[in-house]
Amino acid sequence: MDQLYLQNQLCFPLYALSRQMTALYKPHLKKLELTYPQYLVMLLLWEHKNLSVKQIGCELWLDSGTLTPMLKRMEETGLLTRHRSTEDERVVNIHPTKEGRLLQKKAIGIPENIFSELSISHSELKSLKKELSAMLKSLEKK
Amino acid sequence: MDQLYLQNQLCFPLYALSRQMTALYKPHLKKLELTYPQYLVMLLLWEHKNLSVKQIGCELWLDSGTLTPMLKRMEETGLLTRHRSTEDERVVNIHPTKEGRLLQKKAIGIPENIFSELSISHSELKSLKKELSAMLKSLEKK
DNA sequence: CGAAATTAGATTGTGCACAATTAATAAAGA
DNA sequence: TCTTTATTAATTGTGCACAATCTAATTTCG
Repeated sequence: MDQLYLQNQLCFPLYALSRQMTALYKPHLKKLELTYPQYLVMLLLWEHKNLSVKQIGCELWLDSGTLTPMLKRMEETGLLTRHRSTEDERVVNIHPTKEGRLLQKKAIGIPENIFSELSISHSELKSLKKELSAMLKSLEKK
Repeated sequence: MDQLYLQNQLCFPLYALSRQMTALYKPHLKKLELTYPQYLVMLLLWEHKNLSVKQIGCELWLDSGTLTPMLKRMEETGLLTRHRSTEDERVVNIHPTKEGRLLQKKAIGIPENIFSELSISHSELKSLKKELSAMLKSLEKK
């Protein structure tokens, strides 16, 4: 029965910490008028410049039910464009606009700022990220 | 600029893994007709039998905007009761019903089952939980 | 005591998340 | 070829999450 105590649950600190970390990003992202999931999309678009909805979904582990309305909101605020591919009309390609690309400048300091708010060393952070990434990857196929 | 690559983000694997872990619980919780946040509430009620909304919120790091409608749904499905305290009428006390308490029997195997689906050792799990809990605790004051 | 500050919960509005379904298109195979 | 199967997005509906605001009740303190 011990396993059914909240304090003995594996998953709860993961769930709570994830939300608190998002909350930590919030004041920084508010300056860019981005939510955390939108920030993740912009990270991808700053790096790749052209991705399909499907590709974004694969990277972020999100489906079209989440992405379609989110990308539409981001299109409305002028961060990106959505165009159905002519080669394969099932595909919708996402590009950052100029405004979207320029937003990267404002985002440069964010990771550093977040890190400074955490009472954790760089090496601890790195190993934690590695463990979580490995665990995430192990769930890939299911 | 490297810090702005998705793969170099600390927070992303936390965010993605948290959602995937919730997804892992889903088929198990479906048998009990619970969502993951509802399961967390039931864990608390199995242990304590009488908690205020405030206390549940403190434990789970959730506010009344999330809890009030969730607890109302759980009241409707007969898992718990909501009664305003007579001593302090600002307080709403939550009790599990008999049905709610009996649901614990069905939940007993869940932690074990989840663990068996993870390719991770008991000690790794324990240390990971410890790290995440410590990090969560360090964010407590903000 | 009595006004001001604090606290607990409810409400409203926005934005994810995701299951389930649908529609359109493309690819594969008999 | 033509039918079946798979793929990609969009849509619909439900349930969190949380900011902001509101109401009512309780504490605090001059």
